[in-house]
Order: sequence, then structure tokens, then C-alpha cells
Amino acid sequence: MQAGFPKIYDPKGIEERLYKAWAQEGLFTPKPDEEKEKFVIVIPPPNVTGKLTLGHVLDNELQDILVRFASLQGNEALWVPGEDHAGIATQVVVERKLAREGKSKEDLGREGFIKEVWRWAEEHRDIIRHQHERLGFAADWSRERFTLDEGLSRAVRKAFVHLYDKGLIYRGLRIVNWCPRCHTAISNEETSYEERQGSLWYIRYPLEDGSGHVTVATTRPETMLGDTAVAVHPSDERYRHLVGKRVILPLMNREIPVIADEQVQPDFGTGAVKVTPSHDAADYEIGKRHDLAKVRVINEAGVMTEEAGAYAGKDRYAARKEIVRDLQSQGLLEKTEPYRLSVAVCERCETVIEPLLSEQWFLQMKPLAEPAIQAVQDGVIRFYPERWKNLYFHWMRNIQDWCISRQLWWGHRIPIYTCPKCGHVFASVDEPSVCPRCAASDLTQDPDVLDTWFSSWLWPFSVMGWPDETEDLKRYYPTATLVSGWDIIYLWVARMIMAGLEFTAKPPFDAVFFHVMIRDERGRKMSKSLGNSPDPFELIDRYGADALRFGLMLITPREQDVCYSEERIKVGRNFVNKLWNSARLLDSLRNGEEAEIPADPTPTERWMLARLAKAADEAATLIKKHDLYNAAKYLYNFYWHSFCDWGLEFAKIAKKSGRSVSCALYCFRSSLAMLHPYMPFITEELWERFSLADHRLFSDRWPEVPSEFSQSPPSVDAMTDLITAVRTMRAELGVGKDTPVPVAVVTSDDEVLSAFEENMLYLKGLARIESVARVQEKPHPSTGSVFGWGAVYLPLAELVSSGRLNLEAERARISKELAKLEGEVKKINSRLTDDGFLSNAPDEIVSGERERLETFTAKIARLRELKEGLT
RNA sequence: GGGCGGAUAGCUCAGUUGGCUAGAGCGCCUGCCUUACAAGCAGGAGGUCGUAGGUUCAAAUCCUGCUCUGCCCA
Repeated sequence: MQAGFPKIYDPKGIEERLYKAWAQEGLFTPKPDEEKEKFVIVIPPPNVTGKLTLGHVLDNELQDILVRFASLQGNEALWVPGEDHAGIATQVVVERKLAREGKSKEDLGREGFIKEVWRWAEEHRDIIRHQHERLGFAADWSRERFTLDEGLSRAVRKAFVHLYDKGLIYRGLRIVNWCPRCHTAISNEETSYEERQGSLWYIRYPLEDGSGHVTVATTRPETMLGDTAVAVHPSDERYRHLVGKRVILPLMNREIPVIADEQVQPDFGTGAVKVTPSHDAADYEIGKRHDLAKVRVINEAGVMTEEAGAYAGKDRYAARKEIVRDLQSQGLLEKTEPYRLSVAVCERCETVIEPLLSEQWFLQMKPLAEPAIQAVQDGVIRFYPERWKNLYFHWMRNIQDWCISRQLWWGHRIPIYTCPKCGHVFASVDEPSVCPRCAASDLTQDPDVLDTWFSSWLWPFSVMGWPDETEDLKRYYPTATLVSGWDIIYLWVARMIMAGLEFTAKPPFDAVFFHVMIRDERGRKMSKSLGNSPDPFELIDRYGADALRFGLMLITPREQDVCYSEERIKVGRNFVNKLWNSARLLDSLRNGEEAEIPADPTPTERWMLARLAKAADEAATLIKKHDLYNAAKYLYNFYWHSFCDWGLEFAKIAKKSGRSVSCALYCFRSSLAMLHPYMPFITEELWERFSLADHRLFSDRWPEVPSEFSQSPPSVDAMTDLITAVRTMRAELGVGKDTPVPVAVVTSDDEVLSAFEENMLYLKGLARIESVARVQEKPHPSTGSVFGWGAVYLPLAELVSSGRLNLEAERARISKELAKLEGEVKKINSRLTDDGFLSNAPDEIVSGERERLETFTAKIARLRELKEGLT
């Protein structure tokens, strides 16, 4: 054993050293090469809110694999990294941090607060960058971008002005999702619904003429203060006589009308509902149809307004309690029922959303959606897996206008200016000093900022320098594949497609690769509030980046959310260990031998090369189909169970009789290249240790085994059959592995027999087979196994002396095999006597069944013979 | 309420356009510290493919109903 090749692979130090070297060499900054095809990925920019999670590791690892694979395929590969300023999310975390220090953002003022957020953002960008480095990601950091960079901010303004001047951006008074905690409007896509236990309160509204009352049911009694009507369904017989009458709104003593509207669901509550146009989207629509007054009783902070009379100044939930109590004391509360309802909450802070009538900027989406639907329909942009198209089309065809303004400080300020003199409102890319209409100065800019996604949707081209016609934009846009979780298909993916087509007239990428979500052992989504997401960097400390990466790939199927547990990724660590130790073995066997295909490969070497060729082919095909999971499995099985279990065992034995290990080294070298996209560090480390080339693995080529070696010699398969059979029989009979055994073989295949004779070294080395004798008939007494190429017998007479033989286990094994084959034969027979099968099934299937019948019957005959001989 | 998935070995999952004895990893059982690896080696047990029908010469695979389950949208 060569000194300095430790028994256990210790990633610490190695990973750090290699990443530093790669970065210094500028390995991931592509050298423009007109001969090469380009393969470009832009990272889904992580938020600067915090550290990376296991979900990020997965998302980015997939990209890294694609980029490294593309490079090995001879492409000019580029991966553009960067981060997202994440408006609300970042503002929320910084506000929380300030709150812990006893400060508020108002204390700092807008300028001061933004400075504080910048500090936070820069700090977290550093952390994120470092985390990417630790994972070994082949990103080109010289091109790193941030959504608030000057260039990207200009892109945002440019896009805004373009859409504004096109008439697609408008200001509107609408019911929006208002987060009273974040103090901003948010889009539908940023709210989620939670099932909660609430109550349904039945409230009596007395008729103005004193002839009784109408009972309405509500889950939000505090909004009643803003009621401006009671509505019933026009065909509801129970209430028809009341339509047109007036009721007295309790607590407020306001007269409001009873109206009829199709939108009312007669089966909800009593069938009569209260209408609050200022605090409910559906009621707003009713209000518009009936020209109802709008009374706003809750403000932006979730506090009752002046319009709420006696309840003004109270929190919405405190007011609810008091209102219910007051109604009760006035005898107007008919009953209270427990009720399950789904409430909208803010995705960022989980505060219950207040639907609020508010003036906001909206982007008209229908015109943008049409070409984007077309692009996916026509296959200009492909989705993997394809089924996500359904979700995409559904949303795109029902797309709503996008509320793009946010009442935040952190973000891109809306480039809308108002002239104090002439009142002209206009959009401008650059900050204007005077009004273009009346030349007045002292213009005021809209105080609000844009939704974060308004910058993210430009990402694929804004990172390339758009709106300028930069070299990068010309060279690397459109990009190749976008990797994303399906959870942001609306928020991000669909919008990017729309933006790409609108602003660059090109689809921003050729393909979208949607990956699954990582859940915990119990199948729960990983979330910060549950605290069930492990820290990936602790895992790296414990197992190394490669083990985490490969382990993650081995347990993450394509279409099914993965249940993560630390136990499960150990499979990655075990593989790393296997890879390392197989290298250690090769290192001890080589004496300066080259990694190359020998001029005269032996049958076992040919067998190994054929498997390598198949693996290189299969894995590449799978990766091209974005099936990185099955490619990982294929490589795992090839390396461990073909190369190590057989290839290296053969090589070890051959080496003892002086054969060079160059062929094994060739397979090893090829394997390093194939595994490199999954495990960049250990493969590079071994690449260096073995001095396999003077360039980095990243710049190497995917293995291509010459086609003359793609055929596997069948005689070697017969050898592995023989070896396995003898091992099984030994185990069942209880014959120790050190006891040499002679075997007898019945076969009509001369090649198989001569392969056995010529390769006794391997048979001896791997199964302690002392001799192989060709016989015509089964020796007595003996046990054995039957194959397509013949049968192998273990004469028992000679083994009896070595101890008690467990014939019972042998009989059981043979009986089981017999039963299985007899069952098969029965099935085949019934098929072959079925006219329907004979006339309908393709010829190759029929002849295949005939062949199977023949070999199975032959096997059965031999097995029966064996069983009888074992009594 | 509308839509999209899933249900295959004890667990987590593969299973290409229907057609060789339904596979893997982990776990389990037996034997091994065999000079690369016990994070390992060799061998083994374990599944009427959720359920009821249908299509077909042939169904884990296609169709329909049902049950359970996850998610998205409203």
C-alpha cells in the first residue's frame, strides 16, 4: 500500500482546497469557443433572508450536475449565480431583528432602514456564496448578480416603463389581499389558505317597518359595521317578499336595503347574507352591481376605523368579541355554531389576510399570457416531467391581473412620477428632473415599491445585461434549462416565460426541469416553523459534500416527493467509501501502468469494457432526459456491482499472474468522469492522485468506449453463473468457503467449457473450485444448478468427509426452483395452446415463448433428477 | 366545490410504448475481521402490485367505479 493513501476518505480540507483551486483557475468561467455548443443555466436566485436549506441543496445540485455533465459532453457550459432581494421576506426578517433590539423601522426612517437591510443582504449573500462553494457548485462567480444591482434595477425600470407606455399597467381601486402585519398588499400567489376552527354567528337584522327580522350568518361579525345591504338569492322563495324592504343594521342603527343577487348561495347559513363591499371581494362585486355604498371599518393595521362608531380604535379581533357580546345583550344574536373555515394568511408571516379596498398598481396579464401559452403548447419550451403543463395551462388560461405594488421600503421603487403643477403622471427609466409636459420641477415619485417577482421574472436576461445588447446577452441568451420546484410555477416560471417573450421576443429557456419537494420522515413539508429541516452544512461536516450530494440523488425520485431521513443518505456515504477503497486497491495494484484499453483484452476485460460502454451510454441518455435519479442508480450499480464486485476481483487475480491492471484503470478513470457531476470533490481528488490527466475533470470528456468493445463475451457470464451457483450451494450445504470443491459440468457449448478450463484461476480464486470436469450425465450423488448453457453439479461423495451436509436445505432450494419453473411452464403451455394468443401475438413473442418452454422443460428434467438423487 | 398525483417487499421507492421467473436501497436472517472497503464480503428469506369490474390472446402497466392518502386552486 502506498503511503499517504488513508484508509478512510476524509473530505475535510480536500473539499476546501479543491474549490479554492477551481475558483483561482477560473474553471467555471467559460472560454468563448465558437466550435462548442452552449449550455447555460441561470440559478433560481435564493432569497437573502437566510441560509440555504436542504431544498436549495437539491435544486442547485441538479443544476450543478447538468452543468458539469454538459461540460463533459463538450459544451461551453455556464452557470450564472446570484441572489434575490426578496422584498417582503427580507423586510420581515430585518424588522424582526430590529424588534429584538427594541427598535422599529420607523425609528430608523426609510433611508436608515434600507441601509440596515443592505447590511443584512450583503452579509447573507456572503453566507450563501460560501455555502455554494462548500457544495462544490460549478457556478461562475465572476458573473454573480443581485436583483437590486444597478443593472438589474435598470432592467426593472425599463420593463415597467415599456409596459406602462403600452397601457398594460394601470392604477386601480380593488379589494386586495392586505397583510396588516407587513402593511402591504400581496398577490393571490403569496397567500395561502389554512383550515381553521371558527364560528358561524347568526345575527338578526330587524326590519325597518317593525314586521320582524332577517337572520344572516357570518364568520366575521366585526365586518357587519360596514354592511351596506343584506342579499338573498332571487329565486329563494323564503325571502322573496323581503326584497326591496329595508332593515336596521344593529349596533349602527343604519338603514340598509335587502337586495336580490345571483351570487348568493341559498344553502349557506340562512340563505340571507350581509354585504360588506369594502371588506370582501365577493361583496365588492355585489356592491358594484347594486351601486351600494362602501363603508370601510377596518384600516391597514387591522384596527377599526372611525366609521366603526363605538368600536373605533379597537383591534379587529377585540372588536369581534365586543360586537358578539353587544349583539347578545340586545337579543340579536340568534345562535352560534362551531364552523370550519379556510382563512387566507400571508405566506411570509402567517397573519390573517384582511381583504381591503385599496388603490394599487396592476399589470394586465391576458395579453402577455397568450404567447406564453402558445410557446409551451408548441413545445418551444418543454416541461420535465410533462404533467406540469396541466398546472401551467390552467393558471395561464385563468390568469388574473397582477397586483405589482407593495407598501414596502425594501425593493425597486415604482418609477412613476407626478407633476405637482400640472398633475401629469408618467413613467420614466431615469429619474426625471422636470415634468416633460410643463417643465415644472419638484416631481414626486410613487412611494411604493414593486413586487419582488417583478424583478425575478426578468432574471434570465437581466443577468446577461439586458436591456443593453451585451456580449453575454448575445452569446448566452436564451438559456438552456431552468431548474425549479413546481411550487413556484406561477410566481416565477410562468412569469419568466411571459417576460422573455415580451421583452426579448425569445423564450427564456428551452426546457423547464421541475423537481420534487423534500419532506421529513413523517411526510411533512420542511418548514422553518416546524423546524424539521436539517442544516445541510452540518450534514456536510459529518459526511462530506459528495456523500450528501450523491445520497440525496439516490433517494430523490423524479416524480414523487422524497421523504428525507439522515439514515437514508448514508447510502451516499457508503458509496463514497466504496469508491475511495476501490481506488486504494487499484493504487496498490498499479505499478505506473497507464489507464488504457490493452492491445489484447482478455475475456474478463472485454466483459468489463462492455459493461462500462453500456453504463456510459445509459447514464448519458438518462441525464439528457433529466432523469438524474435513475442515472445515479445506474452508475451506483455499475460501479459497485459490476466494476467492484466482478471487474476488480478479476483484475486482482489476474494481477497475481502478472497481468497489468491498465484495463481496470481505464474503467476507473471513465467512472470518475461519469461520477464527477454527482461527486465533484472525491472524483477530482482521485483524478489528481492517479495523475490521470493534466486538466481538470470538469474539462475532460464523457467516456466513449470504442464500439468494438461493446459486446460482452457470453462465456464470462457463464463463469459468473458458475461461481454464484457454487457459492450458493456451499452456503446451503454448509460447506466451508475454504474447502476446495470439484465440479462437474454438462454442456453442449464447447466455448463455455473451454472458457472454464482457461480461466480456472478465477474459478479457484472466487469460489474455490478445484477442478471442472465435463461429464455426460449427472454424477451420483450430487446436487447442482441448471442454466441456459448447461448444468453444474457438485458431487457429494467427496464432500461427505468434510462434514455433515445440509441436504435438507438443498432439497428445499431445488424444490422451490422447481415449483417456480413448473408454474411458468403451466402458464406458457396455456398460452401456446390458446388460438387467440397464437394468432394475435407477434411472432417474436410466440417463438420466444416456445424457446422458454424448451429451456424450462429441460431445466425441470435436470432439477427433478437432482431432487431424486438427494434423498 | 374544481383539478393534479400517489397506493408495488417490514420501510422508502424503481418498473420506458401492455409481452422473458416484478427489481433496488435500507431493514431482517445465515456465514465470514477472505491482505481495498464490517460504511464491508458471500449467501438467503420476504410481494395474490389498494379494491371491484372492464378492454385484450396477454394488465403492476390501458379504461371505469370505489376506498384510503398527498398536494394545488377556489
